[in-house]
Amino acid sequence: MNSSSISNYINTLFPQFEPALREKLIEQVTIKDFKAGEHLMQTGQYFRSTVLIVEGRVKLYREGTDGNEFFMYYLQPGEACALSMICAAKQESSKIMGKAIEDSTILMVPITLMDDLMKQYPSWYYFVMETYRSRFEELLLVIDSIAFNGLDQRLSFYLQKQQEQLQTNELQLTHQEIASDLNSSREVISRLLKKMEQKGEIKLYRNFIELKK
Amino acid sequence: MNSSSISNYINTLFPQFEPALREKLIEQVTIKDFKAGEHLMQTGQYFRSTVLIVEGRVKLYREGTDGNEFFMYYLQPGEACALSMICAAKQESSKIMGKAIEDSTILMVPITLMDDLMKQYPSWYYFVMETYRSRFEELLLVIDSIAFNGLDQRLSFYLQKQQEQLQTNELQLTHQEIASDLNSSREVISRLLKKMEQKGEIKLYRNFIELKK
DNA sequence: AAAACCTTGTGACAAAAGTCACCCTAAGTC
DNA sequence: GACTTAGGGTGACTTTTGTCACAAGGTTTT
Repeated sequence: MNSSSISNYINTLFPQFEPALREKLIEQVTIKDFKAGEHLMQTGQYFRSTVLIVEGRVKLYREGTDGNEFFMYYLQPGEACALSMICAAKQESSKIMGKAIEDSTILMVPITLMDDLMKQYPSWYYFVMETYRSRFEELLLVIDSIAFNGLDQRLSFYLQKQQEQLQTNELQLTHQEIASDLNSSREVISRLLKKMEQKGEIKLYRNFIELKK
Repeated sequence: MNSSSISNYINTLFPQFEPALREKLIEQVTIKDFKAGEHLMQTGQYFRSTVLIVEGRVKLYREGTDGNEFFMYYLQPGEACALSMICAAKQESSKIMGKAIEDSTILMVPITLMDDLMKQYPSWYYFVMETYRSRFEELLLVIDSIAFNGLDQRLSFYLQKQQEQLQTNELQLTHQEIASDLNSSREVISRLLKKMEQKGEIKLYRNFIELKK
């Protein structure tokens, strides 16, 4: 499966990269599979590679000191983990946790390659910059939602993000999962969801939630 | 004052830049002064330059939809505004607000220069990467503090940050200022400060707070 | 000195969120 | 069919945070 699937992934997911860059990556990256539910990166772990997602879907969490997990955003095929770039560049340890929610595949670009790629390939440089930019903005949105909004609005925002990401109106989520993603408790989420149902915004079922509109 | 003070700032605050880069910057940057209290950047404004702080101190806020301001972090001489780099690179608008809390001076590096600088000067490239990295980490700490902690711990964290930044144990802050930085209300902050005083962690005076330890 | 204003303190109350206890029901297992 | 488990509903209560009203000292203005 190896080199042929690697070139397949790179050519289809990163068409904006110039051919020479794609060839270089195909030579140098390693590929790794994760089963749904597995952790890709642990808080405190050191990166030796920059991570590109090519298959599946990964949830990124910030971990609190007491074991809490706070959901920040999704990574999907064609995207890179911004922190793995930053940390890899500086050999620092990761402060976040990534979990595969589907069977997922990543490509790992050795950090030793980063400086060269940045200098030689404008399309890589732009890709990296765009990754930083979009993740930075994403973090700012996360800050907005917890700094300015109550739990009810955060819940709406959360459901909306799920909908956009998973491209479906029927979210397969338990109240417990939502609660821990938002660092709240199940009862509170259940009550807020009930309110949203009464307003006609959603419809609740066992194990899934249907979003109206 | 112009070109001589510019070269002065660049040579003293950015000694890690190679000489050729310093010369190039000295030729190309423009300098701008702000009085204490003035706004450097407004939410929604477009950047045409990357901003380097060379004098004074700037507070960066995230702005909420209803006019709230949420304090994120400080910028001080020798540091760059990460968002101005990102937005300048992509010609996007700023979503944050910067306020000078002392009389401040900034250098503005035209965005048209950015790509060249990144390619030609490794020290610039590392400076930019380090700026992204440190601001990213800063944002993650901000998220930690609001996602996992109560207002009491956020207040402690806030006072500690002020102490580190301003290098003093006597913080000249009113309860009202703290409250709006933390997006809370004055009475609540007053009460929490009283509790901290009773625990002996701080001592309260009119218009300033003394930190013990 | 009087007036106006700013900073802080405080009690009473309201709203939001977290916790505890317990229930019911659907789905799966033996 | 009996049993177990996971998901969800609900009421009562507590804690945290926000809001309102008002008082008491300072400081500045006039």
